[in-house]
Amino acid sequence: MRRTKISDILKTGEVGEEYLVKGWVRTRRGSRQVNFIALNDGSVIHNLQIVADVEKFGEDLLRRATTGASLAITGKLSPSQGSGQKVEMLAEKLEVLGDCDPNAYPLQPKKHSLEFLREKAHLRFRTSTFSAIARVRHAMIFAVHNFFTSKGFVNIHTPIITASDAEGAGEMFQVTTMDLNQLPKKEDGGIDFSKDFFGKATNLTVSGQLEGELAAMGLADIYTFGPTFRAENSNTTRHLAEFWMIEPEMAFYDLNDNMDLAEEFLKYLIRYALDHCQDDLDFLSKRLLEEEKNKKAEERSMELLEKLRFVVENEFVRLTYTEAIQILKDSKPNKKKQFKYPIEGYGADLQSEHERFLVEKHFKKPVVLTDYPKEIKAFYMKLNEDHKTVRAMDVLFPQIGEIIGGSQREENYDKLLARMEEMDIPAEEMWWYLDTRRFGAVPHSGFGLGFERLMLFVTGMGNIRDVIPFPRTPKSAEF
RNA sequence: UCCUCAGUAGCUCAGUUGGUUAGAGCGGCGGACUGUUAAUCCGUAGGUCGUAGGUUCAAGUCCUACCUGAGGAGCCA
Repeated sequence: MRRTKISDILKTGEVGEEYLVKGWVRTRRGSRQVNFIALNDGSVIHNLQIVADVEKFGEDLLRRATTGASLAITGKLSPSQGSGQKVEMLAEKLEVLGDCDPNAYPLQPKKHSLEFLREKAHLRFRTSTFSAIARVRHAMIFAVHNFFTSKGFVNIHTPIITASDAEGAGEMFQVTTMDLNQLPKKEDGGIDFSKDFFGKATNLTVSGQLEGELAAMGLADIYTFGPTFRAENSNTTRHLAEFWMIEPEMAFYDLNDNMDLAEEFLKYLIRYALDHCQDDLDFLSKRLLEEEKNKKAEERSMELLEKLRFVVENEFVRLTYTEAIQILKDSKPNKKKQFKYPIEGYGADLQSEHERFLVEKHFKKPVVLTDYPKEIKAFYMKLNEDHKTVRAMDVLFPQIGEIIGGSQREENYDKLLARMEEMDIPAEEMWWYLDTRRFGAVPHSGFGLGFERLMLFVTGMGNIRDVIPFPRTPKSAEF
């Protein structure tokens, strides 16, 4: 008999029919006469209740069905006599595929802390929370490709190893095959990278944007979706050293087109989750309520599904940096000196507390901030007429802050070169990037979406290390 | 990297102003129980109190350093 997934049994299984299921034991309980085994196979958040007659299988066999053990069971589907589930399986045949020593197995049929499970990341796929997150994550990956495919975008694999250290997006991980104990030296004492694998110093990418721009200058609409590496010593709930980023880049888009796409994209993804991940989101919502039940009412977040619907149904607020500064300057917390960093006026970089005030207190919805002072933004952003601001946009979400950062790009060769010189970006090394501004340059725009930050929002989880299977953070690269 | 907090049984935590043999719940194991739902009831085993120093007659408790984890800040996605 072929194995049937529990998700299919719960969806289309027929009472009275016989099925073969395989999975892992979550709990076993029962009396001398009958045992109840909650079996989960990862296909869905729900368990299938297996009813096993003790006399039929013998205590010795059933005793092996401990939490974590894997089983194959053949049996008839039957309406459940108990109240926790509609159907259950009356076991006819029961085979233990893999035993699981209860004294050694770390997962117990009880609540574990997320910190504990993070240390058991090799086993946490077997928990309800992490299997739900993994399924939602997959749905979001699929939805990303779906969205862009439907719009005629072409997915581009940009390089993971890069020789460019001019992207300016943060500290980089070095890539080398040289023996670190015996580094080849140049005459001046510096390291001779010409002896290295690529004949020059190389790093892991911090962004696929620059290569993405090259592709957009021929294919018009492209996107990347790949791993991204930042060697920053960041220890927060929203930073990873290795994360996944989606970077669309569009020819002929100005900043407004860019914002429209970003908003449509985020809403599409969240609606996709609502439409396709109902069971998992229901579970994650309950998990969040449970976690926050000891918090004060004003510190609790909005119920998960309500929050997701709210974002889908409301327009994002769009305003310029200058307008935001004015709002912050006149705000109560600023006047009452409640900000740790008071807003004096134009030019200040916005701190987390300011972004949170705008999003969570003032507008109470996602905010898109545009036209930042050029001094606090990257070299490639298009300079405005005022020569003070650039056509940048940051999409700010409640709780997680910046979920998207993007801009219209500077397509004017002379202006771009001038900005690079001002910001000490080595233009010679970037000849290929500058070439796009020499040959048929067009206005274009793009943005980067941190995939795990999206996952934080959609799942309601509080720590980015819990929405990626194997998080890499400073001092932590286990598994 | 900076600031704050934490590290006691497999897990979650309690441990009073430093004072005798370190506790609970859950989990494990053994038993009871005619269908359970994180089952229930009875019993039982299990701890170099993060590591290394120091103060003291006496340290889980005080001090110092380090390690690990968490939260916040910065960097950003």
